[in-house]
Amino acid sequence: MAVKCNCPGCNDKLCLHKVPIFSSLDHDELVKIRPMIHHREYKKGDTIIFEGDIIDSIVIINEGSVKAYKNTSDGREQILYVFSEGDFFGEQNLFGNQVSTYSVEALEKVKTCNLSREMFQKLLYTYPEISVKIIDELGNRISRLENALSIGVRNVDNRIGWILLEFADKYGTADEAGIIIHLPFSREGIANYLGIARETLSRKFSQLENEGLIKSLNNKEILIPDLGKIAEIAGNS
Amino acid sequence: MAVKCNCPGCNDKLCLHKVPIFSSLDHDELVKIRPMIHHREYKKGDTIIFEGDIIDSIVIINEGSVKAYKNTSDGREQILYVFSEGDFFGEQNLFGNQVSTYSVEALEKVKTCNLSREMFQKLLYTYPEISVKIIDELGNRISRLENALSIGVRNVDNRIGWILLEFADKYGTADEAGIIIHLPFSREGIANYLGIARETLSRKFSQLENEGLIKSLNNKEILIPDLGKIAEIAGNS
DNA sequence: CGGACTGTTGAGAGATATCAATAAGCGTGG
DNA sequence: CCACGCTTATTGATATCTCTCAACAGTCCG
Repeated sequence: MAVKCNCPGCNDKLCLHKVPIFSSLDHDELVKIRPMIHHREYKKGDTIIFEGDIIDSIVIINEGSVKAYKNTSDGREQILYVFSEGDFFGEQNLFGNQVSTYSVEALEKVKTCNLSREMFQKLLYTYPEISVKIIDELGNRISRLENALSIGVRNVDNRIGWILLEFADKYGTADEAGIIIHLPFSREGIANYLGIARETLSRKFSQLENEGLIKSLNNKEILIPDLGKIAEIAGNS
Repeated sequence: MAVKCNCPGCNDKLCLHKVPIFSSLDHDELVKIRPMIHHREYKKGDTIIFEGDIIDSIVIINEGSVKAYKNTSDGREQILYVFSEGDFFGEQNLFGNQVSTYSVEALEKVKTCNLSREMFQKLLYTYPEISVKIIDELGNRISRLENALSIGVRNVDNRIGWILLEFADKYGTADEAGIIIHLPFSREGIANYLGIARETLSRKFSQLENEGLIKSLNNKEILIPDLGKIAEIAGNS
């Protein structure tokens, strides 16, 4: 995903190169935008934004990954997204409501590029292609949420299959024995992503392992011998 | 929501006036866009788009309302949205994937304005403010879906409260006894919206009625004496 | 007025949450 | 490098909730 920049005068701080939404801009344009960007750095466990905070800038992840989550009224932590290099958040808050609808926490060391509300809006008017990219990405997020909603409201098994597919796609590496998923977080995190109890996830995973559909290599890695069978569980059409 | 157009030469077919995403354009610009629009009409029960269909245009609702839903792998119908006058759909399919991720069915007589993929994209480049409006609206939809997901994955009571609030906001009229909601669809429809069994909804509604929190006037109207108490049920923070 | 669809209510089955106990991993400091 | 303690994960037993099946009531429409 990271685009190597070999142009003169461009150091690794020019994170804009990594960001898909700016990919249509040429180097000169990026250089113009550069001074508008503020850089931030966080360590694992830091909270970047609290739900309810006022946000005045869009945040683009330059390095590392974060989780975005809501604290529900029954005391759970519902994870909505895992964002990593090149992803952005805070865009909902650039127009009407300026209050963040979720908290964001660093899952590892994270570097961000922050672009103020005003600057970002100005960019959208100057470079319509940025808007188009954003609309595209928001459309993808919407599709994903719609899927999660329609799958997840009832059937837990489907939802587990679905999340395994998502993880395989984002964090999987091919191996001779199948696909190895490097999980972005612990079992508890996965349970919070799925909105189920930690214990239930444990049971389901044990069951899947007994059936040979997954193999738990360690707490952060899972081997999937046959992705097709997982897709069946997910009820993929 | 409907904007009265009193300019000369503008008949009621100039639906663009009703559409928030075009609200920043002046009359001359709208007139230019007008020839690009194709009009369609549907009657109650008509399916406007089937999940899986190839979509090549964005659809803006000029009159009436529709439901957008997915058929889940376990045979349910999961309703995702109710769109009405001024709302649009099909925008996810204008870039990458051209296949509709949901079906859309008319809940009553519906008139639409259809704008082709190519024309729509051209508009976005010509009028950046349209993109900004769309990003804003997509942000709202995302927030709503995130809410539905975090509320709904587990707690059914919260979800019922939440949907009552949504309905009160969209379809409610103030009355001396409280807020009267004119439901967009049947109990079965509401159950499909919530992703629960029809019978469960019945029971929950009976319970709420016993507690005096709602009053079922008839199958299409509900009275809410105290919205605050419903908000409590929704677990609103 | 009758039929079909929609809504309500009851009883039992199935699934997941919760509580509790045990086991396994992880980091820290000796 | 190992031992200790703390956190995370697994497994078991029970409780709670929602679904499903079934019967009945109500409503809409021809």
